[in-house]
Amino acid sequence: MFLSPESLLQLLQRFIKNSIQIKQIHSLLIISGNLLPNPNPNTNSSTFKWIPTLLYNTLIRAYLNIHLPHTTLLLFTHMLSHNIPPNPHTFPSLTKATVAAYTTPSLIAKPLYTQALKRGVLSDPFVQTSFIHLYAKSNCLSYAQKVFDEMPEPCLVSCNAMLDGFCKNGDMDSAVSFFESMPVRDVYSWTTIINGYNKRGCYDTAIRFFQRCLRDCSVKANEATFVSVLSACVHSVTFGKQIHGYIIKNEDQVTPFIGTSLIYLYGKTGHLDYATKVFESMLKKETCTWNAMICALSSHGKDKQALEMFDKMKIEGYHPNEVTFVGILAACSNCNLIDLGLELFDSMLPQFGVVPKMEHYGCVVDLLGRSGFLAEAKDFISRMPFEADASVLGALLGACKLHGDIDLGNEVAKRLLEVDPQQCGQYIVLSSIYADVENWGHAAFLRNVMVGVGVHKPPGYSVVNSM
DNA sequence: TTAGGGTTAG
Repeated sequence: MFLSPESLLQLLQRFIKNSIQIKQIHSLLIISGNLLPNPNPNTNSSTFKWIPTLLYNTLIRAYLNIHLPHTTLLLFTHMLSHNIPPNPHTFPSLTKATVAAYTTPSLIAKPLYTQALKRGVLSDPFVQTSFIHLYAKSNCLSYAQKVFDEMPEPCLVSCNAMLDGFCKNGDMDSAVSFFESMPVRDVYSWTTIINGYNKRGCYDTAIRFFQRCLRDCSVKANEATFVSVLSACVHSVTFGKQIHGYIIKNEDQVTPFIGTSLIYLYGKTGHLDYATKVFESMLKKETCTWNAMICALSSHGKDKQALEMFDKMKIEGYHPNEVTFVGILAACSNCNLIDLGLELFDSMLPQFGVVPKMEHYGCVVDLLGRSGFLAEAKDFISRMPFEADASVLGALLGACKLHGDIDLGNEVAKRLLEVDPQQCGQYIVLSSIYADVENWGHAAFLRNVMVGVGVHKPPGYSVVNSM
């Protein structure tokens, strides 16, 4: 069966979000030689000449859609090595893939920008906005600003990307003056500034911007706006309830994200009854909705119910993710369900495809340590596939304090000193271990070490309460 | 050429 490049392209566009089909079409494209430059330049019509670029761009976007950003970037290197010229449409997918694939995207951002410069596509507003976004995510705010300043007439989308850049880098002074100077604002602008203040912990300011947003008749708050403002309401649940009322009155339905935010809000503010009501009334749920409910139950001491919720979510066909496991491992820890906790931890990767991260290891150390299995916890840490950080060591140190194991506590403390000398709280826990057994000399010594490395006990911090 | 840019859950 012969499939023309045009028909393969159509197939790809049709199945651009379907993992299996994308890989099958990719194979067909490789076998048919369509990802290579046209061997006969005489047949190059203007349309045909662009087909390999179009195919690569579509394939690059397809792999991004199915959450394989490394493959997207790899395809770009194939594209270059086969001398298929990228065009302005190529780069936005690449910048997105870079953000998705790397925790420090700056390593890729600069060479990618050089490629865009070399290909002469940097005057395209889509490409410019993409790089503003990428540089902002790479902690290269000055580069983002430079790209923005080079735009002769920045559009609203570019302004929003720049605004988000200021917010993401914590520069709220620049963000707010930029926001106030914008000639036009849309729901993205408002949500971005609200979220920016939120992330800095300036919840009251975030709420004030939301109120201003509601007064702006040209803008209608959307799901993202509500999600942002609801997380600002942890200190003013009354306002959160008002927003909840506003949502019920003005929105067609409580979406999975809005519902999740409401459950977290009510869970964090001690309104488990409201959280449950929201959860039960939601027509459409997501994994995150179940996570929120599991956390809400667990934080109210209803760990057994949280674990039942985990079973229920599986029965209803939801796929647990890494957040789910943090919640249920913590619930096991609270109930001293060691066997179940270890069994769940062991099932993460083989059964659910969730790779255990630092926080999951921390949960297991807490689980073992709290019940007095200190040697097992220590052994568990030694078998970790990466170096334990201060949170994991801190969990073990807390357990040493709980069970009065000074020798192990001392050993862990030494490692903590190496890993994170600025972790003030951990030193305080440590010094309280010695204080508990009236080993005041050691306690005094450690306090001196803290002062030596510039760590100060925060005023009003109580060792007893911290435990 | 018609594939591409900005906001949201722990």
